[in-house]
Amino acid sequence: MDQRPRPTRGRPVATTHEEIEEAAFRLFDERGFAETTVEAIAESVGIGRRTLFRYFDSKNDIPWGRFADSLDHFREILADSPPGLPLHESVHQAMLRFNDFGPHAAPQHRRRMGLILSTPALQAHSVLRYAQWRGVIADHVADRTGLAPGDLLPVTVGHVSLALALSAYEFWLAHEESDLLDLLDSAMAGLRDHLA
Amino acid sequence: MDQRPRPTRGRPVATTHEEIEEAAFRLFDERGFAETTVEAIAESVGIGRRTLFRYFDSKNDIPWGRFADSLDHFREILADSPPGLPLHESVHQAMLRFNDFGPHAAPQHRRRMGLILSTPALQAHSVLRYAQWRGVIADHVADRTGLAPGDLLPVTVGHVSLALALSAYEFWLAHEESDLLDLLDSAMAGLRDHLA
DNA sequence: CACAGTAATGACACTCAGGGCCAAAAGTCG
DNA sequence: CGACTTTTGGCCCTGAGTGTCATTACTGTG
Repeated sequence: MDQRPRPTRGRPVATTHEEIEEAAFRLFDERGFAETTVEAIAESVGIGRRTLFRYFDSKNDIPWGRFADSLDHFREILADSPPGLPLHESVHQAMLRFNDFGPHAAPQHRRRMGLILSTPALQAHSVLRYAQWRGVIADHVADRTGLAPGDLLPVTVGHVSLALALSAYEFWLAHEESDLLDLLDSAMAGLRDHLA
Repeated sequence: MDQRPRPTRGRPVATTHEEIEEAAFRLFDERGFAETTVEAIAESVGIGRRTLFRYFDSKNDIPWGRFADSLDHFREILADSPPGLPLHESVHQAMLRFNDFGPHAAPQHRRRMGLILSTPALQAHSVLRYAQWRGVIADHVADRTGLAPGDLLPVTVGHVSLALALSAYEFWLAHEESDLLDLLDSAMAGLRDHLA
């Protein structure tokens, strides 16, 4: 989102996205998302409310962190997939790799998704993010099939891939011990059986 | 949502959901959704702003009309499906019947979905509606398979069914002459091929 | 017909998200 | 030190949503 080399001119920044995110999550844990005002988050970071809105477009955007960056990563994964691979395989593999946070980042990822998927306002806001994610898939499918990104198949594969991912995520969050990657596999296998 | 026999006591109601919906759509068409204030809608109906919020929980709920009622209908359709039918068939048939608005209601339905799917705020809000719709499917799948409604397969079938429906809707709205029912069929067939 | 009971209405006031505007702050560079 | 640059944050406004409560407009009864 903001990978510019940071010109050293002008007044220095007062905070970072990460710092705001951290403070916000602390407050969300304490009082809940709806009960935490943007004012409180800003105060907790030590910045003005107005400044916080320059780092995040809305309160709903805070839990998503720098999502746009990871979208670029997703796009690369798909582009790098071997051209010989069947389409459904390359999409499937990309989904697995995209969601493969190491043991290091997994806890924060779980915290983030847990908050998002359990908070109505955030669930709602998420579709706008999901739409971008689906777009990346649709573009890839269109590219490999020669169809337009708006044609039925690319759009459908995008939607269905998201559907599988969300199923897996919901189960993962509900079951502490489960493995997200296994679940993605299972969800896809289940769908295949179901349709057969 | 509100099928009580209308007790004849007390002060009579000043309006109806339908009347508000109509006035709102007229204003949305004129100025756009975001540019139309709740105040303006209320004024156009001739009621107070506070009263409007007793009919609809939020501005975002207005375009959905009485969605809860149609959910009950969807539940009935699924419950009535022949027990012999394969699961994926009963879900598929139910989706077709649920989305089969006659030529009478189709234009208003198109208008409604067109507004929702082209307005970010409404797209976002819709997930909360979709979640209920998915729940109906998950319950049905759980019922027929003996699984719990929260298990992976029922949840997945719910998500994927929604995915197919949304793909079809997006294409339908983008192509005036297309047939929604055909598109639902095509989307499902496309997915089957894709996975095979 | 008056009067009690009932239920919806709408005015008022308040909180909070979001955004436009702009003067002040806090750096760097020559 | 002074010019330049960029971020900050204060001020103020709009609009959604909610609690409270007096008022309104009915119905049904004596």
